[in-house]
Amino acid sequence: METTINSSATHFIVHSLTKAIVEHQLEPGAKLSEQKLADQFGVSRTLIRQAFFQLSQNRLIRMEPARGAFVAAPSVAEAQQVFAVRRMLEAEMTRAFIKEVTPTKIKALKRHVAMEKSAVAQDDVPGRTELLGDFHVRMAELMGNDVLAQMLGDLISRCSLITLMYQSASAAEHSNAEHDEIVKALAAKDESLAVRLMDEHLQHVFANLSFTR
Amino acid sequence: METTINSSATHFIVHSLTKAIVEHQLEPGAKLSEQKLADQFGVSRTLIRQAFFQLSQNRLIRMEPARGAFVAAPSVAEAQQVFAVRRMLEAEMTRAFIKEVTPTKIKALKRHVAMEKSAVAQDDVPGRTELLGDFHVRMAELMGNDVLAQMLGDLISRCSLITLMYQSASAAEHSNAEHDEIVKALAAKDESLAVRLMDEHLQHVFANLSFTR
DNA sequence: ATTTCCCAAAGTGTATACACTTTTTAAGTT
DNA sequence: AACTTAAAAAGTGTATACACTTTGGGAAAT
Repeated sequence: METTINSSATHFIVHSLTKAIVEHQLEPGAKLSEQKLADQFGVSRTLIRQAFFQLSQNRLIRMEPARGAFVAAPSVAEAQQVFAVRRMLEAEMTRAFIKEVTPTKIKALKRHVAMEKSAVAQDDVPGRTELLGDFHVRMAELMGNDVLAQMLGDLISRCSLITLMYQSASAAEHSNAEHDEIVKALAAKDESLAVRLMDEHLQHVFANLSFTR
Repeated sequence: METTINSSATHFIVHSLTKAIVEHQLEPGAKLSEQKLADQFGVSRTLIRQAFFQLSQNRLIRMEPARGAFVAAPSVAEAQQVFAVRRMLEAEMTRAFIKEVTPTKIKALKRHVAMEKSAVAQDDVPGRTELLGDFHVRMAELMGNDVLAQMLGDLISRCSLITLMYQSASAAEHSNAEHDEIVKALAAKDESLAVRLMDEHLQHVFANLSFTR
């Protein structure tokens, strides 16, 4: 999911913290102490700070001057905006995908949907969330547009916190089923159907998040 | 254009370097020495490195492990991908904009186009490039979708290097005229026209970049 | 008991120091 | 002259040190 390779030590820390945040081992709003994490990872504050800067650009943490870093707690409004952008982007992506669809690409997507299904069946919460998000990135990758893939990846990671926190098991199952239908529409080259399904899918995902806390 | 506020010292450095890169005072591919820049800005390498990390995430520079930072030299293929994504995103953005257009928003866009015109007339190359890009960001902002605005800002800054390097004065003038037409279509709430104009506009911008060197 | 003020503890922001890698230079060999 | 090789110079990667800011707690005043 990451694109820029710094030293792999920093990368490892970013990855670990991302996992911890996204798996909800660190609560939204929680303060992240530089020294504590430095000790925990066995490195100096320098590397922790580098990781913080990256995470803050991914919107997974928020940095306040002279006060420190806090796990992000994305607002409902922000989630709404992210999904609005995704709907815009992915409607057009679906159209473009159909224009250059091949059996190989359909197969790849089907394999992916199968993996999702097994993760959902096993109730593997972080796994299923990642796979359900990656479906959309995979589409972009299959189109050969790395910029698009990265952009979608950013958007998805940006709201993954929300998705993970607020998505129920049944909603995950529903998502998986919808992916399946989308792939079928893509295979049939039915543009208007595929676009409609994708748009409805994204609306469903957002609608099924339960923001009550 | 930036979103995350670190210490303002770092922010200042990021801004200065961005300007220098985008204004072509630093050639694509040029090596950026940490110590030299540190001396130049009167700070330690620490802050320069922080700025580098941010710039590398914006794709304005490229960092190679143990070798240093280099001004990015985006390929034609990358430019193509960036513009493909922009066409997807902005087609839908235009549709959404029309659905909630108001006289106030039209006025704001008209003012912006007027500013572009004066920058183009004065042959202010960096100024005109910034304003021509910002037109699209302004649309997103007027829709009240910060996420969209930021995303577009990223995309535009990502290819601003290219735009600046390869855009001729006549192309800039052309862009400005197209913005004017787009605003008129928006004011008339003519969705299909506005969308078509926007799409053609982006195609023109890309087509008019001269990649011959 | 509540508020205000001040000081100590903790924590962030930046600079510096040191280790290790890459690049350059120059001498030595063929 | 061209090619190796070695050592020094330059540069990056990480840790540590120090300055400054925020935070928390307790004493003094009301």
